Amino acid sequence: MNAVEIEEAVSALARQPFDADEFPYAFLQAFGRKDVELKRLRKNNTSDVVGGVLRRDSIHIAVAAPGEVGATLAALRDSPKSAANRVKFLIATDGDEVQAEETATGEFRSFPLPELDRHFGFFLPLAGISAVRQIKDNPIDVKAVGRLNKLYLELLRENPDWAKEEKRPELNRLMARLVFCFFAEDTGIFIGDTLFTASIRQFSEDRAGLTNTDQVLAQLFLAMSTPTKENGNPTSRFRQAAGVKAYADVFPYVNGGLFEDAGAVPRFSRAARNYLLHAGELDWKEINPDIFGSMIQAVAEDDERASLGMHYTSVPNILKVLNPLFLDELNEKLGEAGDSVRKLRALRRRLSRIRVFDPACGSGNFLVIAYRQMREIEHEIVKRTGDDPKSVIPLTNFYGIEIKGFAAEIARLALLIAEFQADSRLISQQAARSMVLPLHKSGKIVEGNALRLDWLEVCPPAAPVTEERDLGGPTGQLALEESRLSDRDEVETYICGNPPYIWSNDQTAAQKEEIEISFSSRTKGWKQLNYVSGWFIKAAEYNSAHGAHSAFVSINTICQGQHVELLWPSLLRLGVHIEFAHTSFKWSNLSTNNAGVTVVIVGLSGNTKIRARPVLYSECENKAVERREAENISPYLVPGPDLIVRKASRPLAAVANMARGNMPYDGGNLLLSPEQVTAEIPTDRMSLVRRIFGSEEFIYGAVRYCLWIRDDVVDWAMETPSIAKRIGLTREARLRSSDVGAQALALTPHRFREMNAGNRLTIVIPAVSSENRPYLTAGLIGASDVLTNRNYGIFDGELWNLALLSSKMHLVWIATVCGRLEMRYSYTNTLGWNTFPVPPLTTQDKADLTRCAEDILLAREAHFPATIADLYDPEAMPDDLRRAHERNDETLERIYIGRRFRNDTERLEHLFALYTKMTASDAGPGKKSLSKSPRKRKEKAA
DNA sequence: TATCCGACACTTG
DNA sequence: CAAGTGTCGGATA
Repeated sequence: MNAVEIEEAVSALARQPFDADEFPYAFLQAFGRKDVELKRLRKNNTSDVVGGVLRRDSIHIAVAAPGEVGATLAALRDSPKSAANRVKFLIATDGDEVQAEETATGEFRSFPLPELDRHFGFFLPLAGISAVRQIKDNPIDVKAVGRLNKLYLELLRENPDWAKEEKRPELNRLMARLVFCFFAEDTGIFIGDTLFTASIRQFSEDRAGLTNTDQVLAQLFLAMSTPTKENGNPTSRFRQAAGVKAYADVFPYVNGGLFEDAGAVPRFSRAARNYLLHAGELDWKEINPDIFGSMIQAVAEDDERASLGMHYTSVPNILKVLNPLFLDELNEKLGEAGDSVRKLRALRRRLSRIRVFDPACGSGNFLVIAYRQMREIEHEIVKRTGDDPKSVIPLTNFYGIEIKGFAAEIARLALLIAEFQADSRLISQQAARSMVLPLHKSGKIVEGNALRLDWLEVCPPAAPVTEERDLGGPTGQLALEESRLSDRDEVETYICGNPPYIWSNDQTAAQKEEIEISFSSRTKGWKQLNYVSGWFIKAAEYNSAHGAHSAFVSINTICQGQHVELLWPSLLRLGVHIEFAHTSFKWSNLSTNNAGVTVVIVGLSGNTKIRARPVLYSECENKAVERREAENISPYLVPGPDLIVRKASRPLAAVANMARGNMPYDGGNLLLSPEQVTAEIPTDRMSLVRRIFGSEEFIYGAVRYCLWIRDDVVDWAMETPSIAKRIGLTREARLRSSDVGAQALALTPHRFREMNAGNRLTIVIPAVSSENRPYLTAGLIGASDVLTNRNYGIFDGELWNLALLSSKMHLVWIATVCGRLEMRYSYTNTLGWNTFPVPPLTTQDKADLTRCAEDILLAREAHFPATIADLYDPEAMPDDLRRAHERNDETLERIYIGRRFRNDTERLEHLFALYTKMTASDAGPGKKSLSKSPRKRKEKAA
């Protein structure tokens, strides 16, 4: 269930007559609990409070005797079961009053039961939806979206032709107009606080199958788009000429794009009329343009409607982008200005020349928040100077590109609402009302594809500040200073946003083409770039040519692994550099059970440096944000030079070769469980079966087998029907695949895609493994065991290689240069092992390291049958194993620098320096590309 | 031939 | 049901 559906269910519950026995279950049902679950709960209710119902991890709710609500809540709070079951909410009610408490925060609410719907936001975590403050306090946005959603769907049902592409813009425009009208009547923009809704109620007919609501709306819109006077004509005549009826004539002239032309209105069924009136009954004054906007935009998208606004990005997350990008600096300047009227006015002028441009703006979240924050700063200036409070920050300084028409429409509207709300809060209601009509220009939101549009056309560089408003206002002094300085002042542009992330395999042909246009002349590997890269390169171009600054939220892989090599040289070549960054953190939206995605924030400068020192933000364990200044931030988002580690097909250092395990590509037919082995494989064919290790088998000790059939024994294998059957099924599975490579593999259905295996011993390292373990967990498998593609292997290599893999040095390197799956380490041979800088090792070094590796293995052995996961549990790593690793690190680090490194920063610094040295001696002078240079390995048999 | 990736995708307390 | 942590297949070089 989404928030809108829950709101409806809760509202219905609040209106129902109170049923003491049923209420707890009805309450849970309203928050999306399924019938089966409720049935189970009725049977096994573990509550120890009279009239109580307890659901683990969620709620302890009890119906109280009349007047005993407070006492019952106390009983719930005191119940040991509440804590033991980690309940999130305590609720008590007697049918008249409700008292509720959120256990984590201690937040308490008390209200009459019929008002339950006003507080439903408070309980949203029960449904797995993490509500933001505004929704908790006043769920107006959810209610409004719910009602408009109903209306939208009903209009589409009644007017199927409006669902067509060419009609959608008109429907979108209509919805935006309605929202504005609701807002206008509740904020006094229209005289009379129900003027709009009341007019529709009064002048449209309410008869089944026949309403003239569309005509009435058309009349009202006609009035709003027709001036009340022009060229001195008396009001009534000009509107009369347009055919405005008397009942519509009381509406003011609104226009401003939103009402530019009268526009068509679809037919309203009786239900649609009711939904319209129902929506009008809400108090739209309190609407949050950012929250409302991002929720409402889902109604126009067929595939997103089910989630209705669960993608709302909270203000703190948006500020993680906007604050370091420019707001922090403005606030700093505000502090420095103190009471100096001259400085304050200069800062205010600067505010009027700041442009914010979001080339993936959606419903305008980033723009709305930026606008609001800038108005706050301006307000503070006005308070100190006593100047005209009328804002000099024009909405026309806010630029956006949005591909979805409805969202673009909502973005323009959201900015208008944000402006009105800022005016009424920071100046006065009256001033806000007097300034708002006719609507002036809103943000310049262009509907289109950001990667196809020319950003210079959307947001032209150094555009003269053109305003409908006089910047200085009527107060003379400011206006005077204004004109004196204006031609010297420069326009500042800040590009921001959260563009879409799509990895190369999921891009459409059109999207691929867009990446091609931007990158094919810059990078060979453009086909592998994430779609978000397009925004980075366009921003970098804009920044570099026009001195703008940009900051985007992005999937974190943009700063990891192969992407660094694919993307960053193109960016750095444009002369931009990282001005600030936020290292990986989980991006959260309203739905908590949707794990979301791990992101970074990257702020790029223009080709000139304004910040003395770049700033690196990172989230600590307690969610607090740590701020570090650095000389430079590298594309890996670590302090350090702009060094890029390139894929290498062979090791740079004199270490063993590493290859990937074997991909089954079998539809599950070459793999066998132990039971299948006993059931299907005759004893005389057991030589065809080997134990196979994926990451999970290696880390958790699971047992899996496979058919491992070399070409020379195929015929012998095929003699066994059960084996022949499996090979046949593998062949079919491969033929079914759309992949050409897989089709080719169908010719050798007895084989894995690769057949890499060791003869004596195989050193294993899992491809993906948890970031919580203190070391990478490399190890050994038996001589006849094989690997899946989820492991890398060093086949028949020397044991000291295992010592390298098990070291802190290697972990630090992998953590920095390899890719990640969310936060997991994603190990690869080309990026992690082959590039790992190791100094030349003497025979003695190798002997010492071999000993260290053996000690680690022995320490593990001592805890048999503990799995790798048990042994490397960060909480419970055995001391002897920890000591063996310590000795290994000690030995290796002495080889590097003759002592232990002080910390990981020093380790990384040294590794990067060594990498630079090793690659420099390898490539010829002037040659920068190292990835392909075949490096001769000198395995000295010293 | 050999990958590196996932607005992920599963299992599990 | 959210925390924990690695499957699997393939388009691409």
